[in-house]
Amino acid sequence: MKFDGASVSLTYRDGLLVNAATRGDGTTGEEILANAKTVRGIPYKLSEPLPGTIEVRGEIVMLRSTFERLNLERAEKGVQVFANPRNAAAGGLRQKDSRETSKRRLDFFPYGTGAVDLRTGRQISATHSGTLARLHDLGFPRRTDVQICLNVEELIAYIEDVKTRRADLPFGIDGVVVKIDSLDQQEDLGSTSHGPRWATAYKLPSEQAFTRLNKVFIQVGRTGTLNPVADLEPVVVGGVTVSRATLHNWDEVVRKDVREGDTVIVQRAGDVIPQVVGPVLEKREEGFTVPVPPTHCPACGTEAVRPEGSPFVLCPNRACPAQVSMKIQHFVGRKMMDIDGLGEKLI
DNA sequence: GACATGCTTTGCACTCGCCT
DNA sequence: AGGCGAGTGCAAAGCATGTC
Repeated sequence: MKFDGASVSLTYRDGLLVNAATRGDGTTGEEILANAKTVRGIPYKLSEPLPGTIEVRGEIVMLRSTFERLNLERAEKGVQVFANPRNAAAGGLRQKDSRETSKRRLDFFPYGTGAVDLRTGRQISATHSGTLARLHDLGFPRRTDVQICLNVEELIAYIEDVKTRRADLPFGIDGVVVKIDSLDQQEDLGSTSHGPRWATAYKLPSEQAFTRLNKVFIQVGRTGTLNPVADLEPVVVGGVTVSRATLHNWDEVVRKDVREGDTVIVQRAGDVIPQVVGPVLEKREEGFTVPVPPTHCPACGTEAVRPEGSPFVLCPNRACPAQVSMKIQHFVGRKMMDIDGLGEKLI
């Protein structure tokens, strides 16, 4: 099962926990060692002093029962309640004071190993299922939700079973991860830039809600694209309030056939990104406005252009204040602090 | 000191155009 | 056809800063 929580990476050296980090984009993340030590299921010391280093990856989650109990306590204290367990867990990990993290009563479930440099061998097991079993021996929680499927039929049956049990599980999940069990075969298959070829996620259907599309407004991207964004009547979907969703480009607007005033179906793709699925045509009334691509940039007033065959409408003004602002936000926000290059990129 | 506001960090989806 | 990388975007929580 694919837990709905925060991914973390734990590094053990000679059996002792020496580093813990959020996963970030895969290469960077926040260092959270002190907080990780307060999480149930993360042993400070492995049951065997494995020589060398081993990276254990897993998910930190807040159980539904914990989430409900904490929110009751917070409501009684008059403190703002958490929106959902996932964000409560992620926020808990970023606490400056690890005593606050410990109060969140978070749980850790391992899903595999990363970099392994054991002087005794290359990996702790030749299979994924063996790795999880070995991690349990070393002091991590047992993954009782994992199942080995010998063929596609068994896999489909397992997914159907998970679907029926989803609401009764003690933790939130957003799908099922299907992995090749043999680590040798995993290595043979390798990875693409988007992820490994030996694993894929089967996403369970996202929770959907109905709301009104008030307006389609234009947002100026950092490259000058004038993007349509849906301004929605705020609606709670999957524990968060959604009020905006990108419509990507003007071909998408046409494809989805949405109009200002429509009642639309909204979901959170991957339980994260707000997405307009489409309009409820039965509720459409005459006079609802069809969004049209902008003729001028809403930020600087320059005449907009649409390259032949492109779904994007562009503001050609490189000095457009909205573009400059977005560029600065992007480069600073993503920590691309190459100041020399920044000037060039901004021109 | 309390509260409001805005920024930062995080995780992830999706589309498009180019490349192999 | 599928891989790849760039570009774009959203919400929540934490935290820093400003205001009263």
